[in-house]
Amino acid sequence: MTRDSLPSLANDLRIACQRVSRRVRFDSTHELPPHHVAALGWLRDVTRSPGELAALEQVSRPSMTRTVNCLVAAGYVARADDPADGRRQVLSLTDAGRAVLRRTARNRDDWMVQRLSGLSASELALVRAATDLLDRVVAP
Amino acid sequence: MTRDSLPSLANDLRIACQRVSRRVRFDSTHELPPHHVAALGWLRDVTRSPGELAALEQVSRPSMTRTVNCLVAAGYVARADDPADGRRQVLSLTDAGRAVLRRTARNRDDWMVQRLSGLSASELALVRAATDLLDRVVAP
DNA sequence: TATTGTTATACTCTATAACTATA
DNA sequence: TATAGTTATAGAGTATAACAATA
Repeated sequence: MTRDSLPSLANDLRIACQRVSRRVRFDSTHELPPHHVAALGWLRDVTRSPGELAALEQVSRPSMTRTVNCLVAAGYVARADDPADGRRQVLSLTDAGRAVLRRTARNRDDWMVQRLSGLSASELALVRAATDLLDRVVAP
Repeated sequence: MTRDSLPSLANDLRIACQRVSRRVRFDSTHELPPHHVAALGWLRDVTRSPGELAALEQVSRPSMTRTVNCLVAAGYVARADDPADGRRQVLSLTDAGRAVLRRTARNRDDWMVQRLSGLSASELALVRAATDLLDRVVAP
């Protein structure tokens, strides 16, 4: 592994990761469209405003308004006025939202578990180490 | 690494891969929309019909017709009748298509190269091995 | 005057159904 | 009759511009 092969490694790694993402997306449930899942994910641990979600997902505020409307209508997200700032809204996950998020994650992982189950113990250890490393490398 | 931790590994690996995909998508150029790049990618080494591309990308044939029309109009893809089957078309990359694909890949990988450059030689070797393994695991 | 969120409007990508040409 | 590709049409997601309410 030399410095020179960095671009090649970067390319291969990107393709492998995109392939995983793609397959996971295709094979998981169609209960919710991907961008709805993404928006819900940002609300897993904290409350956020629609504007914050738009920034995090890098979409326009009108687009996020539409997405949030769907999620509120579906009962996955609760919307409240911010007592500290009359312009702002505070979005939070409902129990139903938490449940659908859990369901989606589980279905997504089923496919991956199936794929990984064919590996040997040493291969699994390798993937484990690489995953941790990758996590550190791409951390924001 | 025990069997029991497989679901946890699957989850972590999925998240890491999705994070990479996400960052790459945001940071890459907007010269071509993602699904155009994807379609071009399937033509990198072989010729294929529109129907094959639709199946590979898991979109409807009419959608792929539209995409192919754009790529042909842009000069990235050449379209010819299949001499062996009058219903079929044969699509292939043009030089311009190959160039735009190369350009896109380079821009996408810049970010990744930068991130990976902070790793040690042994860490890079680990990522290399895991990438190859992942490729095999997720292969269609 | 700046910011948060919404409404109005248009464009792109997608799908299903119906059509044409070929096998 | 079945298949490859197109056309017609509609639905969903996105963006920009203009607006309302609040800071």
